[in-house]
Amino acid sequence: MLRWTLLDLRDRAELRDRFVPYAIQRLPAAEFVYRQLRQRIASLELEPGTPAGEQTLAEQFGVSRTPVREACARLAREGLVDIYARRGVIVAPLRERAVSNARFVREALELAIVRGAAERADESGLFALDQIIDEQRWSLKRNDPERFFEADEKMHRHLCILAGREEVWFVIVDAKVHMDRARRLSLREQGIKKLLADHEAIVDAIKSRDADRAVDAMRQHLLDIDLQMDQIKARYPAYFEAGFAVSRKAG
Amino acid sequence: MLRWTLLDLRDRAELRDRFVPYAIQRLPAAEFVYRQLRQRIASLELEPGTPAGEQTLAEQFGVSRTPVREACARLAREGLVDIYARRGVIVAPLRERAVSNARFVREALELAIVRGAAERADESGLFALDQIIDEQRWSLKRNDPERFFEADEKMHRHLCILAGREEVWFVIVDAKVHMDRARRLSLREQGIKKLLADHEAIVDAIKSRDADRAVDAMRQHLLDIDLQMDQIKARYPAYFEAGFAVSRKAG
DNA sequence: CCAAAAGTTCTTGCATACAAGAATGCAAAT
DNA sequence: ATTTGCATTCTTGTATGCAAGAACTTTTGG
Repeated sequence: MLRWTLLDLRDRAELRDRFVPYAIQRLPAAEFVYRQLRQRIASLELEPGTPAGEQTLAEQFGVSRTPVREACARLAREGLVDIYARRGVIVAPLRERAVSNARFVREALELAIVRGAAERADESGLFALDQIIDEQRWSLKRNDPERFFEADEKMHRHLCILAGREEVWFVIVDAKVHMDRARRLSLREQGIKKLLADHEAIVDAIKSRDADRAVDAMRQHLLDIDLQMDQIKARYPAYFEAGFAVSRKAG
Repeated sequence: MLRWTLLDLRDRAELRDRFVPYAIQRLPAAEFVYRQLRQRIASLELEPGTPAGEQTLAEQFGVSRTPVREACARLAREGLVDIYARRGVIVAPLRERAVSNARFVREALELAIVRGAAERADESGLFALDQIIDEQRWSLKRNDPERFFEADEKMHRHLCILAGREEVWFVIVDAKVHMDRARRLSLREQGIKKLLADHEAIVDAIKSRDADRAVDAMRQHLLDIDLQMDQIKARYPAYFEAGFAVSRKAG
């Protein structure tokens, strides 16, 4: 019997923990750099407007420019960084249009997903869903937003699994990033209590096998970010398009 | 006034015609190679199982391995090629699961799009839609499937524009590829007459501002490929997963 | 004759080197 | 003083060279 090793980057990397030096786990350098940058951008650890040339990044990560370049090209295609001639790679500002499009895509996909989940979920899957909600309650109690965000991701991903469409999660993730940054800002204002309540409503509907109610709850949940946008934009104008001054040597 | 040139690969490349030597238009080599390969794979010009190493491709395109590598990495992430150790880049077989997922994603997105189009389209947009349908009728009369496929893309893209969600088209495109190959095979069996009729039904509903009917028509249209899958798979088993023999020197 | 192990080779993954292009700053002219 | 042209320099885009790993082949031992 002949067999070959399939080098599918996504699956391979998906199995590994984050934040582990790639040399140990043999996570390809390009993938590692991509994930690091993406995570830092999504979490606003790297603020919009932050400049970073490929050479600089390569030195920071201790790799050559080749994998860095690959990572930056991906991020540029996703709209997370802008690449300007002679200025290098710059963390993209929040764009209202991109956030809105992301919400549109997520809504279309996740409404279909949540319907599928309500109709098809099995008992063990529902149990796991409860565990995830518990984790979120715990995060709220401990006031640990990062942990909450992780559990949030876990929940939405689990819904895909329940609907029998696990792979669709990757499409949602691609769209999600642009919303995530806005969400971090929103969080600073309204806290996570509302989000947890939304989640509980969704899960409750799914457990009742009430697909229509689950869909409504999900729609409500995703709509929230749109309602908050004006407030966020007014409060953090510097994070938005053209809101930050272009650094220029005084002359 | 300070201005910089934004090197957004997607937008930049989107503006340019295909099949023009990149050296003339300055389309980056990596992007050019990616588009060429993607187009050839989607159209089944490159059949599943076709082997192609990075070095070989580099020589064929007359560029170095670096841009080829970038293109192959993208294609691998999209599931259009598999990369095996010591065997190189191989055009991926059709995977029933991938086709099904693509249909799921497209359905979710395009139902939302077509609803938006029916609700929001302006008169000039509807006129353009009619023109596209005419082009499809013409392609049917001339029995020109390639031209029909182009007009098909144009129509679905135009629906995104009518709905005020042009950028969502790129998400649909990413999902679409996996369906396209199956569709080519389906086309060999049933021709394009049915597809045109579907399109006419969709457009008619939109022009009548009947969102619900437009959604139903679109759902019917996208469902078609799922119904055809069994037939296609039975007729072209060699194109599907594990259906093609792994080439091996006789020994 | 079969099985296992070691050597061979081919392919990808990364590092380094080179080339081209665009914004910047300065200078000069109007 | 403002504008225009040119030289500079910093950045990305591509090419090439090197190393590691896995499948294939051969050899060796039973």
